[in-house]
Amino acid sequence: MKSGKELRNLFLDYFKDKNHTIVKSSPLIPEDPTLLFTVAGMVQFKQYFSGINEPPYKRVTSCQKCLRVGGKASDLENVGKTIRHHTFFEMLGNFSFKDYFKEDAIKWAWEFLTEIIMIDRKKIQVSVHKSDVDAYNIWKDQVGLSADIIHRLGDKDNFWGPAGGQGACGPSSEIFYDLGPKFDNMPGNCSVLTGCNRYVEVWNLVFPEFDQSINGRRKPLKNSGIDTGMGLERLAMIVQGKKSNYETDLFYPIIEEIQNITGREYRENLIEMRIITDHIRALVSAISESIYPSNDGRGYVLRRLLRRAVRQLNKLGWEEPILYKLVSPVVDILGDIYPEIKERYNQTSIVIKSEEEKFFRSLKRGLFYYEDMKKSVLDKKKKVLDGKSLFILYDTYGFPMDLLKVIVEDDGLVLDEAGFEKELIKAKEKAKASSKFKDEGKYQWVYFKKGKSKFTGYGTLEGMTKIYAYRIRGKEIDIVLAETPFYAESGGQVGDSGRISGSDWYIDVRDTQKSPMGFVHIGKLSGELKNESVYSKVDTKKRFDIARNHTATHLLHSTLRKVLGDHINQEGSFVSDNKTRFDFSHPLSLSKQEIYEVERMINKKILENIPISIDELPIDEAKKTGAISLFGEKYGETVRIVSIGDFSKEFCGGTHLKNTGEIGLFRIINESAVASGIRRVECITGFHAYEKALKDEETIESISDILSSPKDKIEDSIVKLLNENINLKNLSQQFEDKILKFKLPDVLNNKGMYDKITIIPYILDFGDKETAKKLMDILKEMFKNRYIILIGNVISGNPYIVIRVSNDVKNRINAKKLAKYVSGFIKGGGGGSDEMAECGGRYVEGMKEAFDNLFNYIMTDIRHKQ
RNA sequence: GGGGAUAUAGUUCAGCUGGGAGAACGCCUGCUUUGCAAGCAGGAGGUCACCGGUUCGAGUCCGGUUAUCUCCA
Repeated sequence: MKSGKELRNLFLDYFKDKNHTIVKSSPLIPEDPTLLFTVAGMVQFKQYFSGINEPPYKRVTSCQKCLRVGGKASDLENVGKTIRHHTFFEMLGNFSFKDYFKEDAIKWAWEFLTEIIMIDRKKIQVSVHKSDVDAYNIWKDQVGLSADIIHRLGDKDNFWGPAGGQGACGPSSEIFYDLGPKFDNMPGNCSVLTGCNRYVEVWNLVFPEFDQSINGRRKPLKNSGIDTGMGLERLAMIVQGKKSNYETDLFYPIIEEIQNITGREYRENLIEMRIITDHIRALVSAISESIYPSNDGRGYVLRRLLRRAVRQLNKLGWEEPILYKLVSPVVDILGDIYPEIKERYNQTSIVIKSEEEKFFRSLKRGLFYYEDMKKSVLDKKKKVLDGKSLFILYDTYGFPMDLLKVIVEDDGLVLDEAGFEKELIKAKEKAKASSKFKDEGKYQWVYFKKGKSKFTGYGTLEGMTKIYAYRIRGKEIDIVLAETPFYAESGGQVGDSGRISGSDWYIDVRDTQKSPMGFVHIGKLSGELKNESVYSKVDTKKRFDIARNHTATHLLHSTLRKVLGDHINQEGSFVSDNKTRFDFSHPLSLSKQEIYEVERMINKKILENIPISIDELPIDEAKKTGAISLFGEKYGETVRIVSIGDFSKEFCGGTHLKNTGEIGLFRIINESAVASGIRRVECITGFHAYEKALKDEETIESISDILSSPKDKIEDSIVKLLNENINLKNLSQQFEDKILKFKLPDVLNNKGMYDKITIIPYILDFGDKETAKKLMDILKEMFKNRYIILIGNVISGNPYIVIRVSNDVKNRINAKKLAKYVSGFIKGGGGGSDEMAECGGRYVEGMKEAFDNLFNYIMTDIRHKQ
């Protein structure tokens, strides 16, 4: 029986024999901005079909990692329910650019299936597009299939693409395999035409002929050719004679591990285990490419996958992180062909485990809020948890509805599911209404000449050239030149700025980005653009600041490896003119000592003024030098190796200095965590580092001035000052207490009585609000009940009065009411509770006036006992 | 890209319609007991994320910024 691994190799070798070049799988994140993930083998070749770039080969074959989740091409909802849908799968394909066409594609597909892997030809049926006479005839006349198994279908079934809504598309021909009657899930109506389970679509041969623009219009494709895709998992199911993809050797080891860990049986928990198995493959593949779970974009898709998987484990009785234990079998299955999966094994496990922990935390929090809701429902003697509350739990706290349902029903309550749905739909519509996905494609390019621009900026920073194309995008302009010294953002290095000038117009370029057409300069146009020779010049100060940071980043990478160990892997970097950010895998935060050590070593290398050499080598040779390369970066046939003496050697397309001495000074300004197991350091160099040192110096200078203490003594001075401050505070408290005690007779002298209620108005002449409150507390303790106390004070020039009425008086006249009354005199406002109130205003003299009138007011306004 | 939520002591969180910044755990000191997550007493610890506004007065209300959580594209 052929293993998945063997099938991959047989396929690639077969097409290699047919003069195809084997191309490595491209990363799951495509260069194409219209796609969330790589969803098919042809994604990395799209540019060759549309003719934006010349294909380096006429025919290629690949085994491509694909992820179909989130976005338009999502199979997520089907996973687990069917025997053959996955979020992550591998697609085998052969491709032709302006080379062979339908005839060879069909004949080879047939030959591969029936003669190489020996599938029973009687079980094969095919479909073609109803307009595609050529394909029909090839199947019928050249392959020799009988007409009743060549189905002619419409656009829905046999027209493919374009991936991402624009680009190459065309009619297709699909090859189906008959699994036999026991897979029949549509008795009496089972055929290829009805989409019956029994006939599994194995291989789709696409004949790209059209180029579709974003508005749906189709032009003939510049480079028509062949684009085929066959799911490796489905092929394995057929060849290995299994009942589902999940029972092939591409999945089953994972299921076995789930059985081991959970002690549950696969056959009793089919759906749950299938979902877990599918999702863990997707998670491991994506995380190995440094796509981490997060709360938006691609990361969010991963988070959702992980949570779904954990939910299934939950159903199997697990309430602690165990998903990460399934990384190991995935590595066994996929690690050989995708080496990054093997290399990142540990890191992937750490990421999954910590993400699982996060989810459990989130669940706990959700439960906490649910308990509140439950209580309020029960308090009202009701049984229904309303839709709005449910939606809050789901939308705001991320609590999974299916789980909530179980819990709620256990508590004997009922869920208002219809209400929940209503809220959900409302929210979706709201999101859709304000989504602005339509902008792309709105602005049309104007072409002067077609072609891909050439980068000249390693050696030169200015030059004369021609314009290829431009487009006006609102207030900004995008422009592509024949040659450009501007570096476009890539490898973490930001794009160059500068100016492109014509005879009587110019563009201030603020950024440069890569695109399939070449480097796009983004900026503001002054004057009117003409089709003429232009002079382009890079902002050299910015360029050199960037180079300082980029070269420093390479020093940093090597130094981290030397100081912390070889496990350091670059997880991402950002190099701009004013700082550089470097993310790397490391389990712990860096200690102060480690940071100093790194900083010192780098500055030492700067002072050694090491020359930087750059070599261009063919990729195979470059690999032998042992230089560090990054996964996910696409390296061409030749690569640049940037070496700093023998201290650092990296694949890098960025711009660098000539000698390390030009960095000047290197400082680490921040160290933090990005995700668990991943640290980030931020650094500055050159003048930025100098200016920071200067600023720090000025701060210290100024502190030293303020303290009138020499710089080397300021710590002592501050500690002394703080201690003194504490002592003074205590002392002042003591004095306050003493003075208040001393004043007490005077205060009591002011008191009056009405209906056996002691009324004490008093205006303090020192202290603050707290002092007034303190005096009030003393009096309160003294009288216990039957009192009305008003203490006034002047707080930074404004009157303030605190009022307290004893519990047994507050029903007759309350503090709030008194506050309202006195605040009228002081031109302010006031309020509080019945027992205690405060007020403030702007007219200090008003306090005395208020207190003078107080007795009369109380006598008339107090409610008398009946 | 849009919606919702959160930000208060070392940690987890209270703080109602604006009016004295709190609890639990942890930490420190002392005592008691030497019994496994011990008891008692006392204490330290806060720029209530940041900026602005309303107000006599803002942790609380309004606007903005940042960070985190979450749902949807």
